[in-house]
Amino acid sequence: MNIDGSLPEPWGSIGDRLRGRGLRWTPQRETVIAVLADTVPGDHVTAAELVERCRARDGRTVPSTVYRTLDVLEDLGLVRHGHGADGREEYHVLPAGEHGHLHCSSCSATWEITPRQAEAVVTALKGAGGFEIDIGHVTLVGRCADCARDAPASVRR
Amino acid sequence: MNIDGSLPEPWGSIGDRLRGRGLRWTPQRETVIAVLADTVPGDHVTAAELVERCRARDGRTVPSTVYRTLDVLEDLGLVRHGHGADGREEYHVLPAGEHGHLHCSSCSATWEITPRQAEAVVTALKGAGGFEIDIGHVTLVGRCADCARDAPASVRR
DNA sequence: ATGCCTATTGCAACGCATTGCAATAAGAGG
DNA sequence: CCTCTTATTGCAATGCGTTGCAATAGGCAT
Repeated sequence: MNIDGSLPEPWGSIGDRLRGRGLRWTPQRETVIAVLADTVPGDHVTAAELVERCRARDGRTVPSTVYRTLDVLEDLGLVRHGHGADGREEYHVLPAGEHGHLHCSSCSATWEITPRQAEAVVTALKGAGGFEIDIGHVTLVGRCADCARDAPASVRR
Repeated sequence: MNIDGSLPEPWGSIGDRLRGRGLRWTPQRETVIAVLADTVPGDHVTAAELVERCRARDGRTVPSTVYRTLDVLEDLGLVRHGHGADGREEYHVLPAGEHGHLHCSSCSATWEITPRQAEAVVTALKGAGGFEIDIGHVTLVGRCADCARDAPASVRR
């Protein structure tokens, strides 16, 4: 937050953007925005984690309000939700560019997808039927190069 | 099921396979197997749907037992679980080959991934870092060729 | 400052999925 | 057929996420 107590953009102007759409600026939404403004841009957090952080700022925070606020912010393009390897929700704050994840079901590690990998996958699907994948929406599961080398043919989940 | 009341393979021999591993053949598992044997091989069903079908056969069926049985069957390779576009669990019965799904967030349709698309994605990731994707584990979300043509640049979720 | 319209909230209930634990029952061995 | 080991079950509780509804409260217009 800035020295005068205001939030850095784009968070500071959200009140106006909401009102401009006939929506409202409420204390509950202010709490969610404050939490989001505290996260590293491009970072990702689970929905449950965001609820928890809101409760830390305001003990009266109720989950459904947070989830609904996140929906609204998603419409404004300020966050994007996706699903982790286990299907749970996670939010990308201020998403920029192709941002996604790979999860190795063998060693349980998760990585960011590199621009090169994203490009490769997007192009592959685009070329084979024209599907435009939103690579950030789901975590791609499989085995990393290391694990694949160690146990080439075993069955996994 | 066969005319003598037995189940077609591989379902009929599951009791033996379980016992061979030191596991047990129980009435509850029999119910789950009967339900699975009734589904089209290669088909996919949500976990909740399977629980429901089990309840139809045996009203005393309890969810946790079904989920645990599915875990065991997954170890045997008879089913594979994945996550739909909304993150919910879905099971592929008797999975064969690369089997996955694409979901269009614009028109909400879902398709099977074609062998050609699967091949393209697998190869793309393999080539860009060596990651071996399990393409059946998650439903890939994005926009189908038709929707992409209609609204090329809009923001979606 | 007041009133009105309706977006938003809080609550309660529901659905899906998982987990710990004590009681039950497979099934192998004698 | 009986015993013993322990895999499995059922239950209850927990966590995540969504939804319907009545009450509340933004905020625009007067």
